[in-house]
Amino acid sequence: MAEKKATIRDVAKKAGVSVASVSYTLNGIDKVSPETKERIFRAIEELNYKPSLTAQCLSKGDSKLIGISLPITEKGDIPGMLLENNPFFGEFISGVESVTRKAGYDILISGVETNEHYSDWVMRRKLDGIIMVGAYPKSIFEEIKTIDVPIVLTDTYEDYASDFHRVMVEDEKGGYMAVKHLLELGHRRIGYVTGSIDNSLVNYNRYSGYRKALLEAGITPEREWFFEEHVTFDGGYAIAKDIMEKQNVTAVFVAADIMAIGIIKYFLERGKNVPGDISVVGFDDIKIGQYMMPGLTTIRQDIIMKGRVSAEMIMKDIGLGRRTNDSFILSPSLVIRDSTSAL
Amino acid sequence: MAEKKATIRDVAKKAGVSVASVSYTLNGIDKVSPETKERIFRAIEELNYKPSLTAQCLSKGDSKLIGISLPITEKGDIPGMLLENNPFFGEFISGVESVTRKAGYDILISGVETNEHYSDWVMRRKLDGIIMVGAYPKSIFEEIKTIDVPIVLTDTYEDYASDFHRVMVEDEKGGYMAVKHLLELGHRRIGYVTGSIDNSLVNYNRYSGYRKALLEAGITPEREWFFEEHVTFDGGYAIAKDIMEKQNVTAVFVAADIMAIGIIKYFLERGKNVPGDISVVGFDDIKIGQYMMPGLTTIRQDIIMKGRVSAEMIMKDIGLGRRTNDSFILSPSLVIRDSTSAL
DNA sequence: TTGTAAGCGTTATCAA
DNA sequence: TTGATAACGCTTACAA
Repeated sequence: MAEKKATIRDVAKKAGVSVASVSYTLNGIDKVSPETKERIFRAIEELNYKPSLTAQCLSKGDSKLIGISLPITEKGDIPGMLLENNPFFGEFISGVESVTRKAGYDILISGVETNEHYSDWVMRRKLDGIIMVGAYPKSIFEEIKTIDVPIVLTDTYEDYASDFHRVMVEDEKGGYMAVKHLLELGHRRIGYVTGSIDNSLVNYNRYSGYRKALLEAGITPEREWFFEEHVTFDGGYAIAKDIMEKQNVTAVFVAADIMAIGIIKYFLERGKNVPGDISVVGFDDIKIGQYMMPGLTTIRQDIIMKGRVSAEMIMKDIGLGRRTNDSFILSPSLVIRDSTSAL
Repeated sequence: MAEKKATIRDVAKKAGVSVASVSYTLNGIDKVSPETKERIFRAIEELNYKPSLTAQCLSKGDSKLIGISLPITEKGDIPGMLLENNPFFGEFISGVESVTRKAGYDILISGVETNEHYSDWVMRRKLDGIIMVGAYPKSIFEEIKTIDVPIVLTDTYEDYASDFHRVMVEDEKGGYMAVKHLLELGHRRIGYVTGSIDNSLVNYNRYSGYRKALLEAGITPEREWFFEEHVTFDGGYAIAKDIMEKQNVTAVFVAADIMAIGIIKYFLERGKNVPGDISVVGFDDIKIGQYMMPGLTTIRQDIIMKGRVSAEMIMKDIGLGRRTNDSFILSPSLVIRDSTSAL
């Protein structure tokens, strides 16, 4: 059935005009007379002609493709697994997509395995823009910087990030708000649960906010109040055992909702009560935080917005034809649901 | 900084050979002498040359791109929203990705807005394969069939689907197992909660299983036991009001986990107990079913596997250079957690 | 207003 | 074993 796909030349021939005229009409370049246009449109119709994006891209030197790269933290992680393990990424992508699709761009998702591999991918696909979520080794940016393509970094505090667009949330403030809330409820021994704090300034800044709030209240955070694990449900679930056994905190601020949910599950499963036995504040406000019982009290960042803004920055650069570097800082907000209560 | 990207011609010149030789060596076509190869590799290294995928695709007539299309059920839905609203899709994509990436393919996600728009997209991007999730209007397949590209349909019972690869789960059996479980727990008035049953044979088949189990137990399903709503958390949450008010079922089988979670939330929020006041069985076994309390009893389908198999079918056809049509039917299994109990 | 033809960066055919 | 060169399907000077 597969009748050979019609090309621009077929259209030109059928309409009895040159390929240039066809190209012009298709691209809205006003050089073609109405009658010719008419004929061309008819030919296009009859042949069911669709311009080849591949050819257009080769000719124009772009790709109509935006890459989103997710941080591959563990050896052996694949981007799909992140998508699977933390709803944060799906929501972010959703935000990006809502603006790129309108502009006629498709989205490609990738992890960063090795620097080599990544910049290869970007160059070979001739991506029109890339959005990087999370932190990466510095060397990757050296590599990337040499490629002439718009770049947005989200949640990247490292100083070299100032060469690129950045979108982030006030993490320190978020941490501060979370702990302030707990403090107001009368908690004093408050834990901090996080992913690696060494590799992530995001986690570190949330920690700073935590620490600041505590110090302001005249409390010195103790070493045993600090818990570090993978940023997954399972990570939270695992560390909850420690928390429960040590029994030295009455509340925890958790750097990611998905971990917070793991912690709550562990406590609930063992007959404990949340917030009765422990108050939990998360960070992110991923959707499922509202799905569960108790509803998760959390520091909300507008994830969808983060995606949208990132995409818009890329679109702006594409329009301009050069890289710029704006910053967009979102404000976090405290969403009080049911996982926290007075001591 | 952006030094002009090196092309195959630059490499050829630098190595003092023809472009053909470069292409041959790169593609492992054994026509080139070791010494020439040596020189070519050195030149590639020095110029940091990366072949352009766009050019390769134009020349070879493919794209190294696999499209995944999600069902746009509501007017105004965008694929991103689906990703956001039902984790099922994210998990499925994760499965697909794990096999395609190894084969050097990237994934493009799309919705199907209009038939026109969709086939345009497929043709213009020259996708090497497409995986369609869920049900679509018949006309789309007429359209798609004329494009010469491998296609996998997941969860499509419609008879025209037999022209394509299919992967599905035994939905009727799943429904049967769910209700059987409830019956064994002593429930008799058992509801069925579902998305549209008219547009989805999946939902219909799950209903058949429901009905069959009931009839076998000598029970005739009543009209008021049937609840239809959007397949989202909010849909479940909304319909739960009806269920609670009517009070004529002691248990429900819900055609999708995400809805089941909405129902449970509604009950719990109003001081009811699950499974005490109502037993709930879902379908899918999305991850978050285990995150919540009570853990969701559900009919498990291996979503990741579904994605993997779909991808493998596409890869097979690509290898063969033609469309074939296999079927892969997964078996569902009952996962008993804590949302069901004896009456 | 229309047409010709030279790219864009590969692959692959055909000679040499 | 190598090298020209014509595709692939489009855009866009440049000419007419």
